[in-house]
Amino acid sequence: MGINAVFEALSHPVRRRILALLKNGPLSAGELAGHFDLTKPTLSVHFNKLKEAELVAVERRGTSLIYHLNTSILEEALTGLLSLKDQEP
Amino acid sequence: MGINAVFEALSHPVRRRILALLKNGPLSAGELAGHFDLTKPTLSVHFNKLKEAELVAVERRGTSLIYHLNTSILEEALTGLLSLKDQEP
DNA sequence: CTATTATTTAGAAATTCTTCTAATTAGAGT
DNA sequence: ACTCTAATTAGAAGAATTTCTAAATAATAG
Repeated sequence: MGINAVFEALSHPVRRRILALLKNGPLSAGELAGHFDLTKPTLSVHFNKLKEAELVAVERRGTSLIYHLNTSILEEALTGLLSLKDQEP
Repeated sequence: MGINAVFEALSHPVRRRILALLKNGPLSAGELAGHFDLTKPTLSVHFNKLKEAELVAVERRGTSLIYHLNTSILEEALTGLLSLKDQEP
């Protein structure tokens, strides 16, 4: 958990693209999968890493699972990056 | 190369710590290695990933190799992260 | 309760990552 | 040229990642 999981989750282009898609609003697992040339199980693994990092949250609606972006954790990553650049001890 | 290598490089805690150490000024490979419980060859591999991502630059001084932080690439990563959060297409 | 739809979990193969020890390269000084 | 110091490259072992197919779970509809 923690900032480690966040940066690890951000390290894969597919996962960054998932976050970019969710930026415009929540999407179901199937809708997200439709944007990639990968199988649903593969996407499911990526969803799990984003969930572990708490970069996304899930909500069930009927038979669908809806993924939401968690912007507060993204901001944590931003803060972490800024701290590598700024003049703070 | 590119943003992909940058996020991949940022995904390991040792490499983020190296960047944090370089934030306060350039350091030699040996000085950097002194901050970790890892062998010098292991650190050398981490240096290489940071170099591939262009997050650091190297300069030789005598027998030492001096590593510098490249803040402009860090800013590229920041921009990339911001784009996942902001309302830009 | 069975069938359907949406998605996940399980298991396996290929690849990449992290780390080590041993050997090599590069520069400086004697 | 030889030696010392600084750091890297090479090779290998173990762990983790990415991806797939096949099977399982969960909720809804008839």
